[in-house]
Amino acid sequence: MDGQQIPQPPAQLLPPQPPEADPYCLFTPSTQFHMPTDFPCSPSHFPELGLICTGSTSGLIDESPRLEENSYGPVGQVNDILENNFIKNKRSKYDKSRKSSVERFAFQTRSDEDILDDGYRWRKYGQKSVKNSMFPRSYYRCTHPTCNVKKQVQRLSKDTSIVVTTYEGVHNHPCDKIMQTLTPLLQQIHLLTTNS
DNA sequence: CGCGTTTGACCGGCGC
DNA sequence: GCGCCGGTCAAACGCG
Repeated sequence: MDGQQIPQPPAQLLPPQPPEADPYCLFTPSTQFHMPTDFPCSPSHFPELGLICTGSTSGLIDESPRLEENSYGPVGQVNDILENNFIKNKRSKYDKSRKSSVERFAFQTRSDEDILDDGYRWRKYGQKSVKNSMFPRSYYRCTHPTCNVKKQVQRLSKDTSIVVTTYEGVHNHPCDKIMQTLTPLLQQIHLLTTNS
């Protein structure tokens, strides 16, 4: 690995710390780190980012058995928290989104930065102020030509230090940042193998 | 000039 | 049917 640097965390991100107990917060210590480790844009691929509170419910928003245990879909739960529907104890209006076959999951991070570097390149295509939220919701699309993964980013009103990121879809290409690191290495390997 | 952001307009779904 | 709301579009703009 001479001369090759693994991506380092942005200096402004806070060091890991335990999530606060919150009856309306999805991300209790017991649910931490339940996100799918194979999810291509999961922050578990970037532990060096120093994300905290990265625990998340996760999975397909369709009829997966795990979600049947809960009448609220994971992304719906996050949206309900964002819109205070959870506190009103009413059935989530996002339940119907479970019909969608698009894989989605959400997680929250404690950070001063709204945009966390997850290794992929994103283009912002919209920003909306949303009901019951002090902060606007931003909409991003992956810039890769054949990839239509989207993400939404919104800061929590009830804890302004927390940013909620919702991913929709699965990347069909390698992570840009990883490829930046790997490509020179692969070229070196190619040279070595062709010269020997 | 290419790429990304901003922002108002537009559209569709949903509740009343 | 109407209004509200979230999501997307696209033109204008900024920046390197």
